[in-house]
Amino acid sequence: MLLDDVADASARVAATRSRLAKRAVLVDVLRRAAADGPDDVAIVSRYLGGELRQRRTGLGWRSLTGMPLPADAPSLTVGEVDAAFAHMAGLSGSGSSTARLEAARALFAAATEREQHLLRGLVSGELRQGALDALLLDAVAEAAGVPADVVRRAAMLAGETEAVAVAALGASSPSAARTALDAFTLTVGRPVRPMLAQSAPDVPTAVAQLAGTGDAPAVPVVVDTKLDGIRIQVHRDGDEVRVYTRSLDDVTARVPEIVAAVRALPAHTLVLDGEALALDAEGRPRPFQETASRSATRDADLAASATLTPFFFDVLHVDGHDLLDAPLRERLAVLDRVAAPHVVQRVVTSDPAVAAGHFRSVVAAGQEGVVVKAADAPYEAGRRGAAWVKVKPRHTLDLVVLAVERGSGRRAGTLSNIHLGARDPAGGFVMLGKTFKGMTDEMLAWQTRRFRELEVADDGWTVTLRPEQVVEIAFDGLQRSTRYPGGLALRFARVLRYRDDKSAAEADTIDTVRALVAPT
DNA sequence: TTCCGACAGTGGGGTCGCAAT
DNA sequence: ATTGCGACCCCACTATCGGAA
Repeated sequence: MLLDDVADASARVAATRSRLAKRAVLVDVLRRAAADGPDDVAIVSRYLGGELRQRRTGLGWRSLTGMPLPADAPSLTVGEVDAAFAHMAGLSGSGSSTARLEAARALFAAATEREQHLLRGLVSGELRQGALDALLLDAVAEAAGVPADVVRRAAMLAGETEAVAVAALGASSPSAARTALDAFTLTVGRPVRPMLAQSAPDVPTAVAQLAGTGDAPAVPVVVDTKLDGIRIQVHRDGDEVRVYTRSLDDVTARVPEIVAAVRALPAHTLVLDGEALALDAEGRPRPFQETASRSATRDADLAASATLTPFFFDVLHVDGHDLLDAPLRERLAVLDRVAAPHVVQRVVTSDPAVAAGHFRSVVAAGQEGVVVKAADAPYEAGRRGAAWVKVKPRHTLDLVVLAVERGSGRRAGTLSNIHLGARDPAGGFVMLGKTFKGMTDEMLAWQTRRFRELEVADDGWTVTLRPEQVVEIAFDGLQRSTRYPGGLALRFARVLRYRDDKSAAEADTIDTVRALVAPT
């Protein structure tokens, strides 16, 4: 199949907002790829889902500036394109950047304008066609003539879409496709997509939001402690242990202490879901930045400077028994039996006051919050279902908008991303970060007008403002920063509302912000 | 007919490793 | 030694479509 066929399909997908129409386009091109064989299905399904097959190519958005002019006529096959990226991904060592850029230039020179557009989207990870993995799975289902939930479940258990698309579209009939898809089962050593949580502002709301608890009053819910670390999925088969991140990256080699901890558990085969984080001598959590540093490094000396401790909150398999479809309360009974020293603290209660009390006590202990879970829910791999709802404390500040950046994509033409400053009692403002979150379209339109009134300079990307507009900001906490002059940055800042009832002179001060930093 | 679940998009700060400067 | 880039940890929130109710 030609890359041009994929580029054409992507453009047509982007051109409509109807998901059904997008799906129809995807179905058509998937069927044509299937006629060209499984290799083309593998590549085309990846590209339609917005990804390259190579996880890391060494190319990014920046590298793609200054590519050659497009070719007049299409000639590239998807197989040639995949081979070109595989070559680039394999380059390493001195001179590799130059060689990689050369290879990219050769590829782009052979690509037409719409093919170049597709390639840029794939390399940058921003295809912006309004369809990614989920819609692609629907299209695979329709193209293969099987129910969408069968394809979805296969993809969740496979931890990826490509192999599922190849299996479904390589089958000679819908019933053969179904058989091929049913062969994707939980396999020890192959990661599944992790179950995700919705969020709620407080514990009572979270309980009310919970699905699967029925409408009877006083149904017990599970209230798990939410730890501020990195998500881990650990597979054990005898002495063989593998550790995967939330995006299913294999990080086994970086976390020997987790491997050792799981090897010591009383089970032969295991699949566990949990969180790993750095603790201090008293067992209190260290700041997330330390956990991130420890888990990202491959340097042995750096790794020795801190230890990650695993805590598990779910078990998907133990000694030949799959537990995905078992209710949470049964999975937890098994978890407590096989992972006792490394289980997340929880309470199970039907009393909202007890649930709220647990939230307060874990936050006081320095933890991130809680996850409220329906006790009868299965493990829904890959879903952000209403069976798990997280609750974290929220802080707010009244800050001043110092500048604003132009938006892109659907925010093109608006002033979007605002720079946030706290008042300095000595004069001026101290920038603490930026945010684009929490804005409605109406707010975007309003602020685009408002900030033009306050404009003092415009470099074509960032508009500098007179510091007059006050905005109420919610955030999760403060972190150390080398980027900002106050040495502090807001974590997960989002706009709650603009405050026209306050002047900049009444905004919160940097001293107030510093007082929020927990003593270490 | 209205409601709501799921999805895609729009970016945020920080960390590391690596190659180029 | 420093800098810039790419990759990947953590992530909140809104708009939209289309099936469910």
